[in-house]
Amino acid sequence: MATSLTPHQLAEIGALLAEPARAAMLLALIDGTARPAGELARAAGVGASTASAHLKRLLEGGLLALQVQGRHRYYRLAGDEVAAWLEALAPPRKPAAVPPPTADAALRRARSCYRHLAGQLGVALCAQLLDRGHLATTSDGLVLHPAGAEALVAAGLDAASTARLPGLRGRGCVDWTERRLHVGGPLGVALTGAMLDAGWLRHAPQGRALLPSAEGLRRFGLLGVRLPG
Amino acid sequence: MATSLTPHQLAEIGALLAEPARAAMLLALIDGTARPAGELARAAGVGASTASAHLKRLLEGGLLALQVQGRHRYYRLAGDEVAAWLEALAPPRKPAAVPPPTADAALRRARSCYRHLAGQLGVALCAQLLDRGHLATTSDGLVLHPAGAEALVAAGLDAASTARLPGLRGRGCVDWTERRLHVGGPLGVALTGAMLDAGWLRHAPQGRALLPSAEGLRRFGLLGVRLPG
DNA sequence: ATCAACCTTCGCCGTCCACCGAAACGTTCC
DNA sequence: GGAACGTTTCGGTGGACGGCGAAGGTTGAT
Repeated sequence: MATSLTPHQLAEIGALLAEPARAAMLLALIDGTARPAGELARAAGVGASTASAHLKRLLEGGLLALQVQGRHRYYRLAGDEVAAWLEALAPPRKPAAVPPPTADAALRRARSCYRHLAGQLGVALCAQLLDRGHLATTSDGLVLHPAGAEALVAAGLDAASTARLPGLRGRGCVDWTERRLHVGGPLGVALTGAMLDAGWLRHAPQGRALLPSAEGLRRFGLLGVRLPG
Repeated sequence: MATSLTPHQLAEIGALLAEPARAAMLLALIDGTARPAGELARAAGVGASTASAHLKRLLEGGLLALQVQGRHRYYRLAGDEVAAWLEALAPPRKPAAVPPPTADAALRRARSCYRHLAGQLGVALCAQLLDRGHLATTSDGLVLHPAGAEALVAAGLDAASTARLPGLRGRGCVDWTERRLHVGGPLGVALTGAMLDAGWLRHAPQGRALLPSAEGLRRFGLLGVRLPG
């Protein structure tokens, strides 16, 4: 596959790591989070303009991936390969000590975001679906495999509405509090709707929080989805 | 143990990799060989003075180790950790395509070097003893464990003379043809002497070649030592 | 003792690049 | 529509460093 690395290619990777500011940014992202440019600038201890230049280089070097969302630009490691490199060089790593946005606990746990599920629950669901191969990232966005739909039905979602999910397009959406991906787009909206219909979740009387029912939490557990803590 | 790597430390490693000339040198050493400065300069495509400066930086950065031998200065990777880093970044690597010194086949296979065994056989023996934990590298040089002496006796060496080996100091000696370590110093001399006495090896009528007997090759095989090819 | 081989140190030049502040651009909120 | 915010682009300055050739030191050969 990848032919033996040339000295030039190895040097290019080295050069990207060679600046403390860039190294700090990469280490801040090693836990798989996606973070906006300003936050990475603070983590690296440099000005915004300097950070922007570094991020551009890391992006063009293929070490980072960019996701534009409103006026934020979220950066994350480009792939598992990159994460593996960094972990080989910097093995022991405590999970990110920074949950910067202060928010209501219920809101952090689960909320709606453009009518789809976000927060810890949404992030955990997305990660679990990806992990089991039920969800795939294509050039066209996120796609749910039929096997994934079957698993959802087995966990208790309505069969008829769930059957339509594999035809819908999902959009990876960076979570405001968790800095990780969850499922948005038409797929995310429909999936969340099915969960509301099944009574796994209900809207809080006011605000954007979504309240999982005890039964809902059990159903999520069947899918391997657990809330932290 | 090693506390989580700081951005500065990661950047330092990156900076050492960041120059194509240094990267080429490291890649040339990834197979575990030790090579003189001039050869590395040619491999990197730079002048001798430039190469010297690069090697100095790699040495001070802890990525390389130096072994002075006569008018040659042999550089090799500082440890398994460094090799692991490089392999993580540059996975597929063909074994070094360069056996530069042209020499008689018998001489390459086994010869005496300051009265100890060198050549492919000496290198293979040293590697095997290290691999099995029979030989240890201490700050004082190479030391044979009693268990190693027992293994040698089991393979057929004289018990009385072998028993004295763990008290002798060995010196790592870079092989002229193989560019790898073999056992020199008093330990190497005594070990080779025991093998000559046991008839595993005999001196060629002229020249420095050592000729292993058929029985000797079988005995080496008992120790896990095989010749390539 | 002299010479050649190997390697390092020194001095010089040119290039690359990290950093910041100011300004421009795009998005969101009021 | 305008203000506030997040981010990138531009311009300028200073330091770090890679490259080479020449000189110097050490080792081994004649």
